[in-house]
Amino acid sequence: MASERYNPRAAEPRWQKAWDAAKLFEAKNDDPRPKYYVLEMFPYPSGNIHIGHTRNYTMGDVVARYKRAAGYNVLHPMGWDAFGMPAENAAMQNKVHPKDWTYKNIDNMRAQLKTMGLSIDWSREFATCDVDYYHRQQMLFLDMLDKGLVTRKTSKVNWDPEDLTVLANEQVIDGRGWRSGALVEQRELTQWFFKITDFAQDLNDAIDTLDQWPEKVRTMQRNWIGRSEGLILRWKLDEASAEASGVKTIPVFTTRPDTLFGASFLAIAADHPLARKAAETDAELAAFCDECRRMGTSVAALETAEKRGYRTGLQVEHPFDPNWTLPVYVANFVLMEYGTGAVFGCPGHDQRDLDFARKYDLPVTPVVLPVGEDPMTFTIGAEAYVGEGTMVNSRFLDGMNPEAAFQEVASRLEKTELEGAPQAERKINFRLRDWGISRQRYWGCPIPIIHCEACGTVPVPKKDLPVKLPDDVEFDRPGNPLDRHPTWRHVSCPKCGGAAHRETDTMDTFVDSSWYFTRFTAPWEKEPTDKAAANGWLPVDQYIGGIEHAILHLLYSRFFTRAMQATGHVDVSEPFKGLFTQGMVVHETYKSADGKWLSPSEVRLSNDDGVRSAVEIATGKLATIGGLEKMSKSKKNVVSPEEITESYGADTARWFMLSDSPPERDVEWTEDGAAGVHRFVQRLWRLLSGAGEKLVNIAPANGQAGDALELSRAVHKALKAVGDDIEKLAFNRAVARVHELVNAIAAPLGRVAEGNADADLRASARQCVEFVIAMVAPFMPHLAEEVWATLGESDLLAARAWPKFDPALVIDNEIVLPVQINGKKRGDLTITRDADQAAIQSAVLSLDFVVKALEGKEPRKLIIVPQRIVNVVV
RNA sequence: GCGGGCGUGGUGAAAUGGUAUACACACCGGACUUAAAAUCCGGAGGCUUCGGCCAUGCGGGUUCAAGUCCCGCCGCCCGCACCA
Repeated sequence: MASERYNPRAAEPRWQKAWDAAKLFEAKNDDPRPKYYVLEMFPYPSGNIHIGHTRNYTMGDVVARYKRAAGYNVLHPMGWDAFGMPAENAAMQNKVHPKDWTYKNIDNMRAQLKTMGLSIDWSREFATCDVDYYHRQQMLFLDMLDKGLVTRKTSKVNWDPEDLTVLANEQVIDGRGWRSGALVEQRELTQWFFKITDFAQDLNDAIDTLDQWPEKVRTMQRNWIGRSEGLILRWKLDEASAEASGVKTIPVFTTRPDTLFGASFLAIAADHPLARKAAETDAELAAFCDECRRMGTSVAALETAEKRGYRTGLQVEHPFDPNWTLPVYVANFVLMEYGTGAVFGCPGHDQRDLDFARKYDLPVTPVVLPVGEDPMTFTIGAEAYVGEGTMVNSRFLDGMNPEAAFQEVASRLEKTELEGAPQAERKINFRLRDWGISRQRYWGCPIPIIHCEACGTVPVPKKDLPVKLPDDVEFDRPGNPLDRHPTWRHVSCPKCGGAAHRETDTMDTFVDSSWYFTRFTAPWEKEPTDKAAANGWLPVDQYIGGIEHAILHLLYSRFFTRAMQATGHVDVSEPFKGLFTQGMVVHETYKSADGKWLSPSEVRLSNDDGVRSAVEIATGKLATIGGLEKMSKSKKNVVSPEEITESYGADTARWFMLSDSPPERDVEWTEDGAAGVHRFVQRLWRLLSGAGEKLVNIAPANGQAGDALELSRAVHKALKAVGDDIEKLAFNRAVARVHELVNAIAAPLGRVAEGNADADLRASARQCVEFVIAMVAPFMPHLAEEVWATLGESDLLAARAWPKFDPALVIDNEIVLPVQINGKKRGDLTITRDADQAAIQSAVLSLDFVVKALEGKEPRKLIIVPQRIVNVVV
């Protein structure tokens, strides 16, 4: 009897098994149908799938199932971003080997994912910590080294002087090491880099071609690459300064040479060679520079710090006036990594320079006059003027616009000689820096290099790959266990055979995630790629992941694909054709009385007259309720989707994740919705299976008249709308459409279930049930299969094609036009779809409320927007 | 600090510049029941002198028409190169 409740616990594993047995989701590289590659950002195996994963993978799965039904050869793989710090932290805390911890987590999470009924090709699964994978990554590294895309240079790291180890930015809290509490210092280390800047121009230009990416991500990438056109301008030190410092000029990069006459100081980075030199003889300056270095390496920390400077005593001459000298400061907001590590300050037209000038009482001269201001009275107050205008106080530039002034300054100084070189040259500068990939950690891909005293850095020959991580390591102390391993690092030089040692740095985990999507196209291949397979599948047609990856992961992947192209591993340069950035799943955070993060399962919430409070269950002490934040392991505000799946089943969890909130927006996970969604699942089951039982062996057909016709109209319209919504990834709207449809078909399907339906209605009902399960199948694949079986069918719905709607049934002959008077809706006009302007006009003007509003006068204006709206202006 | 985004009922939200609040959650009422659950049906932005008026974070502007476009604020969130 159809009124039985649907039992997902029994049905879901049954269908999952049936799909597996039919190998429905295993993609064949030689399938002749058009390809569609849908991919969700692979997870870090933290231990449990959380609700954010559920949402991400369900979105991808809806697309995968829909595209499969639409006739594509779909690749929808899954893997594990398995290297990284948490495994080492776990090793230190729980005395468990990173490898064991990671693979155990993977097993757990794979099992959790499988209960969700995702249409994933599990035959291609791998983890980035699999030797097979990082072996090929080492091959790629060597090829890129060969191509000149890898370099070695120094860069700064956060150094914990107590634990004697390098810290990640996240391990630096308020300038102190998270374990030791010691003040963090900057240290220079020689590290390996990928030369992403070689591709800066192309990475920037090609953003224009990514028309299926969100505009905001494209903007963020452009800003990150930060292409700017400016001048390298060399400032002459005055004689005393030149003698003191041993150099004659300071090169400065500027994008605003037009404001040169508003300059009032030069500022250099604490790590600028000149600052270092000056600090040798100036203890106070040395102390200031040290202090700057103690801010760690994070740009955010640097820039939020109060702007401070130290006057060096050095002076430079203005390029256009040898008698005009400007002081040179060392300033904490100037970065050695950007431009030349030195800037000239123009306080009138740059807010940071203005703050600095006010603090150190430096002159503020406006040189760009806003339109409508009087040059005699215009002054700069608390805010710098950064807009357009006319040059003033600028001698030969006066009266020009800033652009012309830029060109004038550039062309004059290009021709001026200073110390045997042009005083200025035009330069295109990028904010983008080379990608430092060295990590002083164990749990990462070893960099396949050997250091030999005689031969220098020697690549490990490919035949000797993989350089495997040793398993016998200790985590009883901070620092890199590879460094102190008794034997692993000692090898003989591949070139001269002499004693040498391995590189003990491992690669940034962003390297692992920069080509996994390419590896999925042929994960069994001995070479990094099967070029034909990679070319066939790439680019990924739809990539789905968190907005938090908008810049780094996506930019590194774009670079890496180019680098793989340059080394002959693939022929595409852009890895992701379509990108969708889902919102994050947020949840309240909780902290115990002694300030530790607590997970939702560790607290008991109560609500007294609207005042919410939380109690830590273990201690009975009051806990603090914090804001909604991105679910993260470190804040422990992570909710397991298992509880939904266990009690309600995967279909409920899947439907819940995609209903209500638009996919690109953050969603707060609440218990409330799950029960409601489950009721809907049961309702749908009752409705469809109840009618379905009576529809076995009925041939589906469009309804011809009356209720049957109305039913077909509703269903065909919904089918079209749901298909369109899925194409646009507007899952929440698709869900709302299905709700609407179910409300509309409940009555007629009820009559079918009761046996009170004529042949016309039965045929249209059969079609209706088939369409509805096709529509919901991408979201609730198990329930859809169950209903399909109820219809007496024995094949798998997941292998069937998306139905076709009948265009004649989705167009109405009569339309309802809203009628506004002065922009406010006052009524409707029902009229035939093809009515012309004149017919609409006369119909509108004879409407009661229009006649009343006009009071016998002519309308001032009548606006008719075809198929949309009518506005009568009185 | 810099870059990017978001803000609509009690809640999640819908709306190619064109009917603001679809759809759902929670809530309230009714039916069924000895009762409850489940189910089914119905109600609902606020104010109102019942004519209407006011509402999309706040303040201006463009337009016949603004949640949507422009300008200026406020609040929250994301990223900032060693978290992944």
